[in-house]
Amino acid sequence: MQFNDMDSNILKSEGLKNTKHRREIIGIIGKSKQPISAEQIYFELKKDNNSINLSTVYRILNVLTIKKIIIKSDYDDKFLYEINENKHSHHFICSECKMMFKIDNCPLENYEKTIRENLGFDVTGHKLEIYGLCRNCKLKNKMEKY
Amino acid sequence: MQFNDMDSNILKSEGLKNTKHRREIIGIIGKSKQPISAEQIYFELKKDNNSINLSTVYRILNVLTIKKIIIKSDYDDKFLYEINENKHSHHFICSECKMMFKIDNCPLENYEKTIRENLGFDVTGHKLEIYGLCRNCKLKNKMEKY
DNA sequence: TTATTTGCAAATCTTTTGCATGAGG
DNA sequence: CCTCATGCAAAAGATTTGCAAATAA
Repeated sequence: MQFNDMDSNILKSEGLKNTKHRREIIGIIGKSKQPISAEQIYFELKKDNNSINLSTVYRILNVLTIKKIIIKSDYDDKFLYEINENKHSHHFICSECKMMFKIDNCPLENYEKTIRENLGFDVTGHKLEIYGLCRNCKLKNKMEKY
Repeated sequence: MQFNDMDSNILKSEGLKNTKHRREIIGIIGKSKQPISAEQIYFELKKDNNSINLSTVYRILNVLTIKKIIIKSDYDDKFLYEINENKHSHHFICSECKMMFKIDNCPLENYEKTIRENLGFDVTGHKLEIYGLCRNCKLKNKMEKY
């Protein structure tokens, strides 16, 4: 609820019509601590007794991605969506619990310069994901031994 | 042809039966300069008059991936496969021609230590792709202006 | 011989599309 | 009003699966 005013502004500023579904979807993605799939969003809406069609969810996710309000990334054989905070960041993905943790400072700023100079490539962006075990799963694994 | 002997050994050493299709598929992926999709492999085989079923291609790609003979990575909404050279490397992907260039030295070795120390995560691996314009496309773009 | 691999057809899963209806500015 | 958004059903594209027949060891 608290998000709706903000969300309407985002929509208006991008020339998108301010509809209930769009506000709701931005709200759900915003509240999610993890990047979230189209289907999860769909079920989240149903749970709150909001009827919506799955294809509408996809269509809304597509415009929001085009307008750079959200970021679409592929994870395994699905796409996941998260709010675009216009802040360069990457994810650490735990192999055990599949949680994604945002990592803010990026280790690649200098490296891009190297590539540009050595290979003559223009670097416009990159995608970095780091895998391993998060602290919780590490602890859990340790406990299970005893 | 020249690959077949080597490929048989790879299969044998992993306890996989040495079949024509498996040898052919390893050969095709090995000869490809780019990571290649299941469908491309399928057509490559058909082109050489080798009849095979697409589902067989998928099944073979799956065992080879499990046995770590090849590496499966997701690119857009498809999966691509390449030989696992057990050498840590990343790709630079040109936004224009979609070519993938292998980059061998990895800028992240030290960074993983930082994450381990700061966040208490065990890092087991990472995935890095760098996007931009390759030299060729850069030149082509420049030429088109005149 | 026997466990593994393959072909085929059909299923599945995610995402997209066409078209008629409904709602926002 | 009139354009844009939505619901519904159906399509599309990539990948997987069940089962019977073929093949490697």
